[in-house]
Amino acid sequence: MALRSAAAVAPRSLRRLITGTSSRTLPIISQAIWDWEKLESSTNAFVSGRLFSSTSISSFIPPPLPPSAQQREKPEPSTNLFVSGLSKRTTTEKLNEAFAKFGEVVHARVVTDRVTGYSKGFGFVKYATLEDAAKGIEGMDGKFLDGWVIFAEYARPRPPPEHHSAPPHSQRPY
DNA sequence: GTTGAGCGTT
Repeated sequence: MALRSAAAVAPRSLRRLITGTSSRTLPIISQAIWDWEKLESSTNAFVSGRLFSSTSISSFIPPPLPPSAQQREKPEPSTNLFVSGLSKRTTTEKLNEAFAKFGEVVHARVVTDRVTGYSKGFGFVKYATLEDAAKGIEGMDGKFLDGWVIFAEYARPRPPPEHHSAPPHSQRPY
């Protein structure tokens, strides 16, 4: 569909918006984008043309992103990739196969619901080297897999395993 | 048995 083709070439910040947009809500999004472009052009006129305005443009400019949000946009490089936007029909094998074209995949997994066994629509791909991982992102991020635009980025480090052995302040009876 | 935000069953 045209919407998904647009997603493949859209700036990263817009991709999720586009792929998560049904045709019902598209007019609303289009209106919002049109409004934003209008605002941007008026901002440019204000700056370069030295025009005066009674409205405060600065109130419309988004504040700088907090550190937590920046973390989301620029994850730490890793050999492990988080892949989202997967078709629910995409299997671990297909995932492995697609990413293996760009480097040595040592592990790949589509995450499935434990009880139903169905895909949750995302997965992980682990490459042998950081270089391969970077090539994997370059080669697969924003590309189609089983008809869906997928997103490949560095996976966040997994939470450390819970050691259930010795409590820090364990009291033992004498 | 999906049009969907997300960071995982060893």
